[in-house]
Amino acid sequence: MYYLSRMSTSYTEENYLKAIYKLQESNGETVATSTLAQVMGVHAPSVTDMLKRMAGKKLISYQKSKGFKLTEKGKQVAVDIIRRHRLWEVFLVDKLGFRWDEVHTIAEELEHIQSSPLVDKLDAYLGYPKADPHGDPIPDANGVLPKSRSVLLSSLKAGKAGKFTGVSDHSVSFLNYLDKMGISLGDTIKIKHVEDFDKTYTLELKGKKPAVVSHKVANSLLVIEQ
Amino acid sequence: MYYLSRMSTSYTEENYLKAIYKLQESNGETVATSTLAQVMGVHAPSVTDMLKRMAGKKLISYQKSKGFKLTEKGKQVAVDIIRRHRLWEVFLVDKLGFRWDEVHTIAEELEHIQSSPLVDKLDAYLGYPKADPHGDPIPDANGVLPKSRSVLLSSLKAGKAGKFTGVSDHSVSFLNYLDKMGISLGDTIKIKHVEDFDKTYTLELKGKKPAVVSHKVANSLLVIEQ
DNA sequence: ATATAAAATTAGATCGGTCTAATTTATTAT
DNA sequence: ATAATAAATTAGACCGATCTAATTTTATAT
Repeated sequence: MYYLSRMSTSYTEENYLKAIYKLQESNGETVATSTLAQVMGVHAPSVTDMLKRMAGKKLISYQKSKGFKLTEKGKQVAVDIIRRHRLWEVFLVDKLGFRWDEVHTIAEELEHIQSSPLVDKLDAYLGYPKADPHGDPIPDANGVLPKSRSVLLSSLKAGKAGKFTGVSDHSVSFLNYLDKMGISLGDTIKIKHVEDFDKTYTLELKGKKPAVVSHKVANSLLVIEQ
Repeated sequence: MYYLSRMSTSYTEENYLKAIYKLQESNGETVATSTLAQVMGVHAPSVTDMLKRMAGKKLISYQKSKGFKLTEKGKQVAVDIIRRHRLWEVFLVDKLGFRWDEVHTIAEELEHIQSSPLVDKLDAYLGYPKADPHGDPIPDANGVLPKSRSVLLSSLKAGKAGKFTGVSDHSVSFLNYLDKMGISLGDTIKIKHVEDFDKTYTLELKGKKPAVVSHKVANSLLVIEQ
């Protein structure tokens, strides 16, 4: 009789896994040491060390000087942490009354609490939410992440409209800007005009007066065309 | 212009502080290295090392080979952690539906989440509870711990009655035993008889049939005489 | 009051996670 | 195709938290 070494992941490993997962999602399959070092806020040799440890735990597959990617096991852990992060964000906003720009750092800590029953009960308590307060989809208990049908507002032609379902820029300053402009998740946004000269967008928001925003903003809003 | 070095406490330090606080509460003012080593589940030299670090941060006052105790600052941190621990326990039981015997280990992790607004909002959300699910009092936001008027059931004479307000034994097995016996927080318990021979207690529980329990049990129940 | 036992501390090592400096490997430009 | 540049790794060190083994300090018993 033997154990299939449980060997649970450390706080730090979990943060690496999450970062690698997000990099793989956006920048293609394999990730570079330097990129990861940058997003983790550490120096390259620290990453190399950590990669070796994680490769030993079969969380990533790693070929010296050739980049690396998550194994299935690593992906599972990463998705689970993302699930917890987003569920806690919902809790902080819906139940405790935090604003959507305040919850990220607190959830960064809460996501590491080790207890499956806790996560499952939290999920149920929140009513099995499909998305976090920024519109990011929440993986289900089996690690299945519903794929989003939303696109960047900037990809829509003038005259088209979409329902605002999420942001691609999660910075506090951008979230505050949206609050100030009165643009909220769920709003229907119609593109009245795109200025050819500087790509400025004039938007129509139902029941609000038209807003003029930069291309950068239109490029940070996720919508479902309607 | 200079900073008053913020130097926040580590996860491990917080656990030491909590343990020292509890030892000081029950075993008088100064604590011994060996005692602390035992409750922390580490060996004595580890404690000595940690004491030096914490003394450097002015969290404890420490005289080599003479025992040690918390400074005011150390006491503040300890009480704050106890506050968080107990608030999270209330959340886990009242909101998520955990049983009172399941919440301790999860709260041991949650108590270290660093965010005062989080704790304050949680407190408000829970309705400013005065006690955790085991009847332990919750310090308020200023670190004031309401002193309890409760006594051990075993200190009451036969014929007297008390309201069951807390336990002095927090073990899962004892909590399960109470569940099995149908003894719950808030119950009024009357001592019908104390057997001289073996100190067995016969208890009357309102609306339930009499229960016979050992002295050990009577010595683990906290009541307010009425 | 001194020997013995118990408690506490020091010395030296390990582990995870990080660093800097030096070196090796891979990529790019001419 | 080779030199120059960029990226990655190795080597060696540090810090916090722990360990074991050895030593010192304090308490206890006769």
